[in-house]
Amino acid sequence: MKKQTPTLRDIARETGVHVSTVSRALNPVTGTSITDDVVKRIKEAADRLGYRPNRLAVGLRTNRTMTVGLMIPDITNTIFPPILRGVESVLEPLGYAVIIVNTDSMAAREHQLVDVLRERGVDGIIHAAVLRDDPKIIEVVRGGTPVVTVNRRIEGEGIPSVVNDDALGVRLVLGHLYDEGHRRIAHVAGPANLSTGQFRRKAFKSAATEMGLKLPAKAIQQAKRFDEAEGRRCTEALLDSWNPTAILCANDRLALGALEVLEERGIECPGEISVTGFNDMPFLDRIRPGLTTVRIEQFGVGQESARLLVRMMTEPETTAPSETILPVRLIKRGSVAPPPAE
Amino acid sequence: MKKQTPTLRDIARETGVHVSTVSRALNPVTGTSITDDVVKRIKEAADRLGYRPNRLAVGLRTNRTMTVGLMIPDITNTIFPPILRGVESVLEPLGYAVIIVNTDSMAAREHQLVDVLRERGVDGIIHAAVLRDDPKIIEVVRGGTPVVTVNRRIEGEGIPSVVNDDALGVRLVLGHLYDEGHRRIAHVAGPANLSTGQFRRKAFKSAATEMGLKLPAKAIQQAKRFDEAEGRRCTEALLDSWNPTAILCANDRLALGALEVLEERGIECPGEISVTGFNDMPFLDRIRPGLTTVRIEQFGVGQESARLLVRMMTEPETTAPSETILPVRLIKRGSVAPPPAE
DNA sequence: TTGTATGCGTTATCAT
DNA sequence: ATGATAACGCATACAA
Repeated sequence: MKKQTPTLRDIARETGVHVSTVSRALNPVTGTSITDDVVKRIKEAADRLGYRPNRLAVGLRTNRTMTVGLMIPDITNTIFPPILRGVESVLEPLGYAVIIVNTDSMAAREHQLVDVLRERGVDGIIHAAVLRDDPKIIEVVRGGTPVVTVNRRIEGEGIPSVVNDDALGVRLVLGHLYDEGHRRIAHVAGPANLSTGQFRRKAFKSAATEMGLKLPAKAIQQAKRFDEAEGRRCTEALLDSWNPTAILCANDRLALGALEVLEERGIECPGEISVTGFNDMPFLDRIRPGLTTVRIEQFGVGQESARLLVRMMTEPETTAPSETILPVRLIKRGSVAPPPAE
Repeated sequence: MKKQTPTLRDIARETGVHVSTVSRALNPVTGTSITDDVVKRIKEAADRLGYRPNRLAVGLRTNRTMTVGLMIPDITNTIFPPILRGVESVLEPLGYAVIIVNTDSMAAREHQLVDVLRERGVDGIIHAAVLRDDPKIIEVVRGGTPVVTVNRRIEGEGIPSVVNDDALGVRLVLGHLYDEGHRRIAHVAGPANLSTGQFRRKAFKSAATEMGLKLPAKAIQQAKRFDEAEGRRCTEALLDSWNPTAILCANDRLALGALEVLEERGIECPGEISVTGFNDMPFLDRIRPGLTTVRIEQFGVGQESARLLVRMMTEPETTAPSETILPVRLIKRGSVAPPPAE
């Protein structure tokens, strides 16, 4: 009942040649040195039997598994599925399979999952959940495994990264708010242990300073996580200690939390306070008010990181670009309007 | 620079015993027949060297890869990420890795991806993208690979499935609409080639008939895909040929398409026409009007299917329940109200 | 309790 | 151009 999957041996028996001949015939590179007729017979037998190479055996022998690991914080966060599709779109046609792991942004889990990937001999890792201080992944890199970080980066280790143009994005929203007349602009910053959080905060400070905005310490509230609850907490702290006319949030989820607080307190958005996000998650156009935000190329980021990794895996001698920056766009929706007259 | 990952041989050399002894010592089952002291020395050496078993080698030898395939239509569809997390939550602690593939609901792609999974020797497959007629997967099952289908099912093949209580869900919304006073209730049905589409349509018809509702042929419009565009198309067809006071959609995305059409045509929802969905995707509570829908246990479905698959993989002799039905709940939001007085 | 030998399916190195 | 053989890392039947 349970039919065994055919192996090279089965084809060899069928065609009356040796296993190694079959192996060569089926490999496009070595197949050239085999008589055309024999190759034809072998290939014919191969698909008659429905032969599929056993990747485990290949991997064990060649030390290449054609598998890559994708580490993300949490696939239920809507910005990651498109990244995965982008990654797959380049990897799958090349014959790579992807093993996905969710770290939940916890260092301990991440370390454990790195080992899971290593046990499986992944040829490379796309890391979209890297922490700013991440000794484990540095160890992996030093061990010779190609790694590229996505969205975030580790400084000073020369690990290639594919990121969005955070600085530009912050400037775009900030400029937009300024143009609308805002002068007291607050920032709900992302977590300090993530490079995106830190980068956007820095970009905010320098751009705001350039524009000549006043920036009291209270103008920047630091979230501990990129989620709605922290967005709420920071917004409440903000409203209780300052009187901004606009809140620039480090990502959309923080902004959603901000909107909730404003609504609860009966503060009109955008009438009294404008709010902006970052990432352009799905559905932001359907909520009310639509959230003005920065669109990042999620699918593109996935593609780029995969292309980069493939290059690192297949041409280890060439040096990969240490930083690939993808463009971003400002998406204007309903959550920004001129500040109320004072 | 590139340090080799340690193998059993390295540990054997370190401890002065034979490889097979190391193998046994590290295996909890066979480890009992090894002197405690030796076991201790071996384990100590193992983690001093940072030993991790090579899963490829293990898999090749034991014919168990501790890998399962998860086939879904598209991870960017928001109902699937929670399912994945549910699956992982049971599989990962047991040492399984998950390979995810997106079929985009295309038969050709699905067939190809099934082969990808087979090449990798997955121990089982969780199939959330199965088509009603799916010879390829039936072949896999006959070949002896454990498969469970999720959300959908194949009839008559005895492939265990984990599904939501579609019939109950339809009854709940339909009953709710009825109670609110609706009598001309239309249905935007899902694709005929998916079991969920067919099931919900059947449930709609029988429940509507029981309630004594009139059901002209035009009351049911059949979508070709579960997406917003098809929701729009069907809703337009509906409005052009009938005058329903409520539209019960086979899933949320169809309902979102319906809402768009109503808004474009200046028809009030829920004032003039009520709309309902199915699945309870994220964000439905933030749009306007909030969509009344049926909540399915996405995470739970993932968990159950994984548990079921584990059982099939590890206890092939026991017969698995052919159908596991998970409960659903009606979620009332703003998109349903009594019909306008006539 | 431990060592020896073999094989999982494949590729690569030697022969022929 | 093809065959024979070893080896990848591990588990296991068999010996001792």
